[in-house]
Amino acid sequence: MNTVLHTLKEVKEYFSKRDFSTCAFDTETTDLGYYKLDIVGCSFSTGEATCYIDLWQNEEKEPIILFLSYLFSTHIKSLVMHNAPFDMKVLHKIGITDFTRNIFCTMTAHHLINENANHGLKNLACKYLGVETVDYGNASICGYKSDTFYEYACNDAKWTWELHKIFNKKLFEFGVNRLFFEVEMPFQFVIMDMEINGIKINAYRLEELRKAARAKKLFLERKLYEIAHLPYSIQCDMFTGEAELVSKYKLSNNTISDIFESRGLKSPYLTEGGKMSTGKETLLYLKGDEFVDMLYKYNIVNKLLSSFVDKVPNHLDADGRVRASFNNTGTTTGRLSSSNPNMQNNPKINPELPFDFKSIFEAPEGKTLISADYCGQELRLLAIVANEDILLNAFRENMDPHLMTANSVFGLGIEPEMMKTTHPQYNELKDKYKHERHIGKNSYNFPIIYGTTAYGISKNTGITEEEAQKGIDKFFQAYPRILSAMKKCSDFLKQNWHVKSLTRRRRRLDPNEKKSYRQAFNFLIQGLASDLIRCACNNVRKLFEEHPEWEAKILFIVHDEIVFEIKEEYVDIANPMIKETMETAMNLPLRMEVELGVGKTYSEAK
DNA sequence: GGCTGCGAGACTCG
DNA sequence: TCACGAGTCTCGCAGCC
Repeated sequence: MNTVLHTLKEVKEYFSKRDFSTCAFDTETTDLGYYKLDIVGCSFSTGEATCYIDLWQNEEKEPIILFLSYLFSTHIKSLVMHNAPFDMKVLHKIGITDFTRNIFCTMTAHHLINENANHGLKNLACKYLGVETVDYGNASICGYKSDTFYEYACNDAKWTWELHKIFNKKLFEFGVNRLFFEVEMPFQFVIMDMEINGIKINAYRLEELRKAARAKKLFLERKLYEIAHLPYSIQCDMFTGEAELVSKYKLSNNTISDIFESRGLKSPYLTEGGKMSTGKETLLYLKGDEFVDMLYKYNIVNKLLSSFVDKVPNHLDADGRVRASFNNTGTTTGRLSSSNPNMQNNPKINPELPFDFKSIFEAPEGKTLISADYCGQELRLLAIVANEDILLNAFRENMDPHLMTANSVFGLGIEPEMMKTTHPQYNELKDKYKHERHIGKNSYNFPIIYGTTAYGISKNTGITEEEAQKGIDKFFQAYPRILSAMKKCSDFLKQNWHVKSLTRRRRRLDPNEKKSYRQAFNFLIQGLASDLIRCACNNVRKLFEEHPEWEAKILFIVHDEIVFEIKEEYVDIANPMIKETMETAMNLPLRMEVELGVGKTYSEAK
């Protein structure tokens, strides 16, 4: 039964008569971002009883929240939520920070049950509960005090409750219960932290960078229009006074194709539509032409401005920090994704145009940033997944895996002992075979994790397909267990229509598609990597709780990297502890080495 | 003529 | 057919008022 509660008296009476020690919980808010959101109301459900507490423009909002705070810290022992980090973030925002760690996120549960499906609450209610398709439209349009809105809010909690009963059974059936309860649920708190924390922006440096990049863009733009004989004028913006190039011609792909043709330039690379490609591949192929070289640089600075520099203000909160969203269920492999803004694709310094975007992220006064990176993470996990002794031992003895691959593929005849990074002649050899090592790394070691073919290697390196195939054969001769692991993975996929990572995470794929076999093997590594970083974050979070004096915060994750902020004076004490915690986050046959960088800005810490 | 939604193509990252 | 996983921007086109 649905009950709507408006006053403190009603709330107190309602909860005194019922047992809500285990319940589903959902919040309604005015906004999604932590800094701007305000609570409108919240609903609780135990299946039998469901209520909505209306807090919108409620005179008793404060005392009701105080009562809820008491309820959360003393009575509620287990909480079920759909997209738990969001509701926990709302609790935090209204000052409720003491609540149970025993949580169940139905969204993440469903992602483990079927990573390919839609995880929206309404969609799941239709699919699993037989609820008829309901369309509340934008319920908030009806007003936060309408019956439609109350019903909508109650249903969210009720459906979440019913779904958790179904999903809980399935998690055990699929054997992912430990992954869910011991890794995924603690990790929800890490996501909550990251979305609350955000990262500080240095507004002055951002503005300097913007000015410099704009000036460079305008300079390159003028040159391009002049070379292509396109008419333009330079005008000043009415409000900012900044100079801009104005022309009825735009440097779109079509225009660029036409300019290429007029200059007699032809690219062998075509788009799917059969047109001449104007992408990086083409520009590198046509390198040497004045227009092409200028365009190459223009594209870099244009991308930097339009996708990054100019977008930062849109995401900047009043306290000078940027808070991104992190999606735990957005990828099929288990990786986390980030948006608004995406903190996982911030540009590195491009040697062609050295703008340092990462320098705009900084630590606040008295604090410093730490970037902790798993070095050679995927290759180490490949060795573990394939149980390839040669590669495992190589890592254990600090050998250079890229030089080893080069040695096998090109038959360099280097003694194993000399490929140890500690050997006195190692650096000399690394330098001597720089080119071969580069190919070993970028054409064999990494591409093989992606399931590349001779055709792929040939296309990327320029060698013939036959040569590439010989290289691949030699690679697999050197690491025979990798080949058998790939075969085992393919056989399993053929029989079961899914594969399982070491953490028992699943990926369902169609064995009738050729691509599936590459995706399956890559998943074993990428999926494991995603759970390793989860475990690392969970353990580091515990470490930070044990040391409140550090005032340490987890800011964001970039797949194999965690970025922290910490009080300056504790960096030396904390660093070895963070390193140890991350390297031993999972019980693996190989230590996952971590490299730490420290700096006032993200750029320095990298 | 102007607005909106969508897909293609391009770029960013691990 | 041919290298895994993401997010976001701009452009051009189709459809609508």
